[in-house]
Amino acid sequence: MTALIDLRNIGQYVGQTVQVRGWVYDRTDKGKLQFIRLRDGSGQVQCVAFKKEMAEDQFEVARTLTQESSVIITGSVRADDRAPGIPGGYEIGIQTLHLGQMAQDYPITPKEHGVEFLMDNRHLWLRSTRQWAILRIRATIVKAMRDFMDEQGFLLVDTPIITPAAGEETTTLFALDYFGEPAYLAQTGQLYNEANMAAFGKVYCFGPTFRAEKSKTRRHLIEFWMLEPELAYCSLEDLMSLEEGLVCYIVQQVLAKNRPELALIERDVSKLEAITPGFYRISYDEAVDRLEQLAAATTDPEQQQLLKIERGDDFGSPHETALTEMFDKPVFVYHYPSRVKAFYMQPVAGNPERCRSVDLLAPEGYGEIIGGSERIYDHDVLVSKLQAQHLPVENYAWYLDLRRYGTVPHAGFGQGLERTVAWICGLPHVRETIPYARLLNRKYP
RNA sequence: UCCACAAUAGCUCAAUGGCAGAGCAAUCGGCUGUUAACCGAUGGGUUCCUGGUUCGAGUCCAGGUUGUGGAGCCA
Repeated sequence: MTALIDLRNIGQYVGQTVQVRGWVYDRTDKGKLQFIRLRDGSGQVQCVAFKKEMAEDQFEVARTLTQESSVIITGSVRADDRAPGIPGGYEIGIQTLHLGQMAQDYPITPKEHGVEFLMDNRHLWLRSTRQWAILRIRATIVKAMRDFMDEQGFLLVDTPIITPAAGEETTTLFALDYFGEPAYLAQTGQLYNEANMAAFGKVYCFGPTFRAEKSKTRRHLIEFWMLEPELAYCSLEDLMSLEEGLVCYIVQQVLAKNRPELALIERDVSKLEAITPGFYRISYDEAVDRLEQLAAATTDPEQQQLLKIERGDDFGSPHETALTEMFDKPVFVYHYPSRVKAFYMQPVAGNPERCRSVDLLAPEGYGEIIGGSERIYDHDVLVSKLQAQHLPVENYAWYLDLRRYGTVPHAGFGQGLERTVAWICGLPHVRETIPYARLLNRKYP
């Protein structure tokens, strides 16, 4: 009886005859001996075709197989340290080989390619080992996020993608024609989360969000996925503890499940193993102090210019990078200036210039992966904030209702999935963290 | 939107203002242990577009297009 196997489990079948169905990743031609690197989506294995051991017509197929041709192979599994693969160390001695299709002119070769070419061929690039590994880690991270929230007693409550009004700023919204009425793609589920929080206590939403920002950087996507929890009776300090637990859990899960993938992408796992509880916590004003000290200690005038910051302004990318490089673990920066943050953030008692917000900056220069805050729960304070930002109060009638019927102190945050994946995988750009990146200049394929 | 850089074979890149080139991929041949194999052969070009300077432009100039890196904004 021939077992149909997933290549990731090949170690269980040494000495047995198995069938694998997949695609040719690469082939090395040695004449009467052919090494066929086969992938099946779960792993890769070296299949060896000897002319003498096969039907002549089937060996001829093996001898001429092209990259990404589809094949079904049966053969015997043996352990061999020389054999590459995922996992490595096993190979299949081919007995029969059936061709599905002989692929012609597959564009992605085993050599180097440029970014634009690879992104144009993203639908095929996904088959490459490195991309395969990254997206498997992404899946682990998504599951870890959801498992952690579920285990902490949060309920998944979905928020709408089509919305009637802005969550934050109208300039970054994608507008739709909703049967003749304007509508927008959601930039955040947060306002709905607050309604759901009052119904279920602890909730989260997880889904795609859309921002029409003209941002062209290594950390921005037009369409990105966000985990957004919202908790009743929650302080900023409670929120930081939750975020710390979540991030540690995510990293632990990736380390537990994706060691082979981390090795394939050559991630320094010691940096991930250092992600344990005890994240640093500094206020915005302390962060500004540190940046000023760093700038003063720098002799490079260009670096000094980059690190220059006016107290009360938001951090730029160089500031975040510099801050994260001061710490070997993620760092919380709390109490940002109110004027650089969203209208719904609770002012600090006795210091309305600062708000009860907190960003979590990932180490190694990655910067913000989570942003959160206590929300304003007083009806009149919220109305005055809306008016101060010239937002149409009438659009927020239902949101203001939440402050009229049993309002409570509450808090929540949003964690960017792709930035988290980029950090954990050690990637220089978020475009490889999502199967089909939507960027300022790209919506194909 | 701003700043910098780039665009040459399917891909990655060379080419002092003077014959358009290499490696890989493809095709054909050789090889029983390859790890991005190796060896031999073959085919492959609107040098991003428009205009200009010049005896002569892939190369210099002007404008445009596209891309990459960075800034701003944010998760």
